[in-house]
Amino acid sequence: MSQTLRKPEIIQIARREGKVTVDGLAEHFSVTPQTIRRDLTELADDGRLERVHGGAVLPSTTTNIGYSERRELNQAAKVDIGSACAKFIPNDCSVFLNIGTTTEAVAAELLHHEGLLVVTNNINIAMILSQNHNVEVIVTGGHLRRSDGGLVGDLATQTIRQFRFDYAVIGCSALRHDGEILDFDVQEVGVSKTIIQQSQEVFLAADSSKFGRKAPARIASMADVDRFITDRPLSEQCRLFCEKSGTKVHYA
Amino acid sequence: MSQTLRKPEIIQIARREGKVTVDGLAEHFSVTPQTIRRDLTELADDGRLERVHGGAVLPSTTTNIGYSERRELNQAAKVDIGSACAKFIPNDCSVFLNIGTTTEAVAAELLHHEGLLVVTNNINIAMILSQNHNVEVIVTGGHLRRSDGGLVGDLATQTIRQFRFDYAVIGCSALRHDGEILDFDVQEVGVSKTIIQQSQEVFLAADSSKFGRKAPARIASMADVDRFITDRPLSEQCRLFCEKSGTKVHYA
DNA sequence: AGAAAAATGTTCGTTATTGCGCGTTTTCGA
DNA sequence: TCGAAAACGCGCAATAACGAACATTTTTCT
Repeated sequence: MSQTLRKPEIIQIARREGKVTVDGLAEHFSVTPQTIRRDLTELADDGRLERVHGGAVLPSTTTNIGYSERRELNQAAKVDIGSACAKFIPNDCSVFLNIGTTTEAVAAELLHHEGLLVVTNNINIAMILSQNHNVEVIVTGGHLRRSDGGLVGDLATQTIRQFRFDYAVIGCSALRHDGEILDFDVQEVGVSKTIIQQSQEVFLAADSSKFGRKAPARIASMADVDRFITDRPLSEQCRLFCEKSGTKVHYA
Repeated sequence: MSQTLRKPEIIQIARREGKVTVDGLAEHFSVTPQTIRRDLTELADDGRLERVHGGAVLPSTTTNIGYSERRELNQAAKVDIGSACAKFIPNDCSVFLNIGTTTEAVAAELLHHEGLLVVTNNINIAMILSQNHNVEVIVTGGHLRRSDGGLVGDLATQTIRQFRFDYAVIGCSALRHDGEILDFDVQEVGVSKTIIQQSQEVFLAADSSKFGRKAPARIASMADVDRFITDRPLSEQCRLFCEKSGTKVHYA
């Protein structure tokens, strides 16, 4: 199969807009409509798009749009955070990665570590890490949450209790200025709490879009976290809280 | 700057932008395009990027080539078997699907059932069924087997023991003429045995390519199976064995 | 410091991609 | 239902990108 630089971006636009037009893409990429037609034909042959007269649309079987959009949100920051976070994780140790697009970025950066035992309750992370043959991947059981590929519920916590981790990387939905770490899903909170109990060293990975947001369920306090990796300076109040509780803050 | 420093940065840029261009990188690092081409070629050889004319893109997240090839093997038969098998499964019941390309075909056919509780130790099946909002999907824990996305080992059997299934669909690697059901992986055999114990009604889904093949580990005998769904007539010996033990045989 | 090894730059023949022209198919309105 | 206009696909030529071989520079090891 031939690839071009344009194809990934075409898919991305299709995901965002729901459809693409030949003329629109031709103008966007500054190429002739013929070239776009060729691209679309090949993408359709690969089953990544569905061809229609004048353009193309997403195939009907395509997965959750909301999630893939969210994944692209603040992507640059997530890559940087993932990269910084991975630097704190040595080879030959056990690591837990939980749900979240930021933790997925961490997983991508762990692709070239060696001798890791990674446990995760995120199917996407399992898929990403299955490409690294030097990492053993264990998936927790649990109810599959469609929105983000997470495995939650009692089965997940049950599995986690059977392990002790050298490092845990957790994400969150929101982060209050007083140092409280919050999530939207009560079930996921149970998982996160268990992880913190079972881990030697806990990293919180969250980009700045989480600052000052609101979410209903409390995971933990910043005081329970050993390192916090983010992309932008946090509020004065939060910074002081971290300092007082001994949480190290790192900017990617 | 030496090559060792350039490569990680190329990856990082690729992750952030989704793509890189030869000219863009050449300018960024102040080296000739030829040098960048060498870098990209090596990164592509390592599987860290995918080379395209004019640059490179992130590798497509599609799984394992060997696996997807195997999946296409005898695909028509598998779809037929999957479809036939799904007809025996009513709405509103609990079902287990285990590892195997044939069971994946069954999963695809279950996309329009309603009120199902599906438990699986196959990540691919979880992904397939996550498209059906009328099905609750539970994934067992376990060691991730890269070759086929299966979850195996003690964690998997542990999870399975916590459920009772109305129906179980199992696959196999080989099927002897004397009615013995075999698999290549000893760990998976443990899972399959547990499934049979916990299920009211057991379906074996296997296409004719499995007939008379050899595999090292014994899962069960055909007598332990309630229905066997396949695509072609089986050997006289096997047919008689099924008849005697009350196993119904269906041809898709 | 000097030699070997690795990395980079340069040149050139080969290959892949793009754009254009043109006949065919599809869409849409009367 | 029919016809015009847009969209489509195919073949061909121009062009940009590619990779191999060799020269040159930088790094590394003794």
